[in-house]
Amino acid sequence: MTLRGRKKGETVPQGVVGRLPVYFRYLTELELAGVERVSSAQLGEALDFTAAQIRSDLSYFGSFGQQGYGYNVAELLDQVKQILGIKQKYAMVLVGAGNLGKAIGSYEWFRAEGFEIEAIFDVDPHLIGNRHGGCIIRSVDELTSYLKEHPADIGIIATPKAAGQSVCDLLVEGGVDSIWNFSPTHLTVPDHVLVEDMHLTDSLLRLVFRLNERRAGDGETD
Amino acid sequence: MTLRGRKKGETVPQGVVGRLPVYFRYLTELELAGVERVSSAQLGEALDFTAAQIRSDLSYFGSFGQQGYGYNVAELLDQVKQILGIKQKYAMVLVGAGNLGKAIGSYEWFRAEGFEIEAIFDVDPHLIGNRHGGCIIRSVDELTSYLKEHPADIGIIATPKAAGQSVCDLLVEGGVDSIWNFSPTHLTVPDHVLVEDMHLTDSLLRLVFRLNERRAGDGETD
DNA sequence: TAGATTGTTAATCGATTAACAATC
DNA sequence: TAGATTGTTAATCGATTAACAATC
Repeated sequence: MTLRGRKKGETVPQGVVGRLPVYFRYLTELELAGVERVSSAQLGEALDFTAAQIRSDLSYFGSFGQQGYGYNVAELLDQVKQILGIKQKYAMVLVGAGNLGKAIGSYEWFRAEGFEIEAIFDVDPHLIGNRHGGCIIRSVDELTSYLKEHPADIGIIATPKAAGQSVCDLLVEGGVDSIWNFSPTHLTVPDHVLVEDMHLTDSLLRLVFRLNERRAGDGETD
Repeated sequence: MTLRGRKKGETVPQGVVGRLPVYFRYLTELELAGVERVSSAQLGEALDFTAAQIRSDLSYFGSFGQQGYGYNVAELLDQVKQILGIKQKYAMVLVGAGNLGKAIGSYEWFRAEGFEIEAIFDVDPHLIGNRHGGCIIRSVDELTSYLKEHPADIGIIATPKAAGQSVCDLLVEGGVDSIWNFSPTHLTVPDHVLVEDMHLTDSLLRLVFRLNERRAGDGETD
């Protein structure tokens, strides 16, 4: 397996990491639809990437295609799963059982793919003790002691902005070093901790910016 | 106002657009905290960007700082709001009133910032007719006729994967040309339509990939 | 075989950064 | 004034693309 000169310890470029899940999603669709083979040109057409980019991305990890044929869908999907690390299970804890937290907690796809929410925490006494999707909602006060007994791979922060950083600190202190952050605030973490942000507001603002950019451009003659 | 050679009709680089909301969020925090001035170095430190990048980003839109002083927080925030287009109202329709749709529909920040969800649609007869956050949930069958009477700036798709594309088509047909897509599928749209994706699964998979990358790197001596 | 398509190289393109003159 | 910090340029860095030999 050629790794295109990638040395151990070198990280894969952000752009590539960003596109891998897109490939995964689409290959899953193709497999379900019973499609057997696909070319980089077809993938590119369907997903709005260039064929060269897709081949280049995949070649970071190996050679999965065949000249004159393209890629076998099932095989490539399997490889992409392997690359993403979907073939194992991940223990997650969710902090914040508001509307967004509940939506995350009831997303069936996670469980189906091996992402298991093992505990839910909140500060609201009205929520604590309630069941949600097989979990009892616990007090955030128990978070540290819980994590001592049940280490988690991923911590999900679905709290309001104000609580984001302090919850993050608790998670990190409890040994969680991958944070999935829905709280609309920038988290400060030690070097060894990963943060993946899911900022709804930022996303909407990007859309609105481009909307206005387009509207401004419409009237132009230049 | 120098626009750094930016010509009418030219679009702002994705990276810049991606960072503007981050600046907006942090400047809002600073203003609430009563901070009066801030330098690009301080912003960079707080948000994990380089100072040069922040100055470079802002200079796409004008000169908002002062040598030897930095930026006035309130003034810069005002400019960023202007740039993002937050100073006006936007009419939104939400399709999909499941857990995620409900979470989006009850997010208070939207209304506070002028993003008004004016109608909610679903296919589930059990949901249709229910109230949610001031809106009656309507049948998707009424979407087209509704949009004819009440044009919307932004369409939010919070349906399962299978319905994503067809709902998108209905929205586009109804004149909505900015789509905020939570449905885990790649949407195909005409050129004049903007799509901003909010793919939870993609985000989690990116985190997991980097988690594994780190774990693989840990054991290395090289 | 002829046609198709890969994996990879080299060229291009664009984004980030370092540095500094301008100046508050 | 002296110190600080901007806005911008030029240099660097990295990512994308076009092209093509290899080969199924």
